Amino acid sequence: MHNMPQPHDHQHCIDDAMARARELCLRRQVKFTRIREQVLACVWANHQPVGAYTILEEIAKESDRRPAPPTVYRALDFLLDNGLVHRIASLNAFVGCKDPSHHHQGHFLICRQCRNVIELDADIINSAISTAATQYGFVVETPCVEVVGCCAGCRELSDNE
Amino acid sequence: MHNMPQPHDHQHCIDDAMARARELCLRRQVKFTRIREQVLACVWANHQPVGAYTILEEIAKESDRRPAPPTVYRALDFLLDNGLVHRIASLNAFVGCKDPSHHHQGHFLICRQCRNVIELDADIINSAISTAATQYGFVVETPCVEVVGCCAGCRELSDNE
DNA sequence: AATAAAATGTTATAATATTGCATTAGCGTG
DNA sequence: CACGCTAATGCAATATTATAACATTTTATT
Repeated sequence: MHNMPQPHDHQHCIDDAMARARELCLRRQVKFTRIREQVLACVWANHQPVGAYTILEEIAKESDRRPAPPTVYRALDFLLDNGLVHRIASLNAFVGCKDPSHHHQGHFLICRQCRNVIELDADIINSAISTAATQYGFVVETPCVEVVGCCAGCRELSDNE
Repeated sequence: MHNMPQPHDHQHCIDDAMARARELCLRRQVKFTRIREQVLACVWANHQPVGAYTILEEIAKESDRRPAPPTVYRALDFLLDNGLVHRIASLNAFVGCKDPSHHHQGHFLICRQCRNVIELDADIINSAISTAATQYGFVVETPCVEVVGCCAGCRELSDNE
């Protein structure tokens, strides 16, 4: 279980993520209901952030029942609360969390080109932020780091042009 | 000219910001029109991020003419392009830029309590991000760092409770 | 004054998100 | 099992943020 992008067996990502979610909900005694499962599956369909209304459409396609926006948002809220997905503020979109077992905000590398997101949780970034913040007497609670750039795969591709 | 919050003469901030803007637009040969000036003044009214529609309302109050949303957004786009304001993605809101003379994305410390924003541009953060990103072959273009926490002033206040 | 470019006005609408209330499902207790 | 409680979902309406498309006005320049 890692941060992916770079060619990989994505079905494995999905299966893993769903299994982890099921297990985690069991352990926490919270309910992994159908809609929550559908939404999570949708988020994990790939490593690109997906918007709430896209999720809604996807579910409408699959299940010939169209959930209303609040239904999707509530499922997303549940998943966010349980650390199963992250929200990318700069994109108004959601990605699966690579490690829901411990709460963390995570840092996100967003490829401008393929739009894939790599999730990190780099101590070096957190401490840099804390250090800088401390100089202003500011105590960090939740850092939000969303970095747009170009991933290895895409640079390789454009190099070969 | 610095990052403020902590009690300070805010009129000075405003005057400075407006003067810098005027001068910078002159130098760049771009127009600092009335609506742009109004929007910038609104953003600088305090150190809290302000939403586009709030700006719209403020201007409606002052000038008994209500600009339409695109008018405000276009002014904001101009100000963003010229580095005179920053957009805080996680809040869908805008703050004045402390140093419009050179382009930079900036890092933001957002106080959960008073909602004031301190703008930094800390090399230590940028290099931490680059270092972490490089490990995944990711090349950073525009880092976006928005940190929620508690500022010095607010901690002092709550300590005295 | 004529013209072109830039800026603004105007209307409509898209995209994202939430509120409030009705209904249903799941679960524990008597 | 029936009851009642709580959590979850359904549903309608609406709030909030943002943009598209096109008309008009302003400005700078000739």
